[in-house]
Amino acid sequence: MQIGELARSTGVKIETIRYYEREHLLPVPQRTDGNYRLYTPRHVEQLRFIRYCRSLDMSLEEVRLLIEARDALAGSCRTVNALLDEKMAEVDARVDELRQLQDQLRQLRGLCQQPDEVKTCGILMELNRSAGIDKAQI
Amino acid sequence: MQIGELARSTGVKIETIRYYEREHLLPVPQRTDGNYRLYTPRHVEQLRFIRYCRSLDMSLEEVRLLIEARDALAGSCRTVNALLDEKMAEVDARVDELRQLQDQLRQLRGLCQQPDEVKTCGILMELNRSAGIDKAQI
DNA sequence: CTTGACCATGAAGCCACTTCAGGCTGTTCG
DNA sequence: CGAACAGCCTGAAGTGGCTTCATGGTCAAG
Ligand SMILES: [Zn+2]
Ligand SMILES: [Zn+2]
Ligand SMILES: [Zn+2]
Ligand SMILES: [Zn+2]
Repeated sequence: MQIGELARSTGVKIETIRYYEREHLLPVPQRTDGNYRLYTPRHVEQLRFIRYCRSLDMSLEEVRLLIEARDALAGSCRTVNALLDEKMAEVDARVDELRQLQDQLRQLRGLCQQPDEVKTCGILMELNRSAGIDKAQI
Repeated sequence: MQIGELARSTGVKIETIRYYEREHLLPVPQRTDGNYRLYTPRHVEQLRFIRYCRSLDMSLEEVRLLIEARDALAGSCRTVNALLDEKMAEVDARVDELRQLQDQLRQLRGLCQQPDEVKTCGILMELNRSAGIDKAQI
């Protein structure tokens, strides 16, 4: 199968596929006489694996580690567990951050109920205040 | 005050300050005879404003809009409200995404309680399964 | 034999910075 | 006066994970 079909059957853009190849995440495919890339079902699987890991917010570097672990013939999966634990901690932390952000944004938004003049807008006044700007001194 | 002191008093890296200048977010400062940048309290305020907006997850483009609105002598603050509403929607959506991610990660992590051999690791098996790879066919 | 779909490459763009290389400025100490 | 050292300057390139662009080759249908 050539690159267009691989792209269609996985929902991954052609350019992204070529990018993964450059990054050594996808095995180098064979070529036709006309220099077209030729993919096998193995490539489809590998590409799906990558995208599933990406959907779990793994970086490409982490995907590389997971592929390595997956293809290892022996050894412990401790690194895989550690990777997931770290990722979970990261996500938890990010959720906390975003929830604080939600509060801040809601509060700020509440300072201007209906669109008014910029000079008296509670939002802009608060933005300036939070930045430590006293209107009088400008 | 020169750039090092501005950096110290705002907690913003020197390179970032120069970057903001290149991006027209900070007014061009005067220079000494030795070509050193010379900042005023006005710059401190503007920089703090930018960083506060950034802490609210605004993009630099959005910060530019907010600065423009703030410095406008007249006009309605409707664009400011719209900007905040959009940002809140974005954050809400992202939180939902991350919560689903948390569930997925927790579930995946549960498949391997203690570090074992990679060949029998529930996590790696599930990663392959989710990517549609049947071990038998490899 | 031309049209049009498909594919190729390398370079550049995106965001918000950070890092690096190589060189000037300005103060202080001997 | 000279050397050491902190501080500043510029322009270019790197980061991640792609996307977009410019330009040109390949191949089947009509
Ligand atoms: Zn390599
Ligand atoms: Zn308002
Ligand atoms: Zn400009
Ligand atoms: Zn395991």
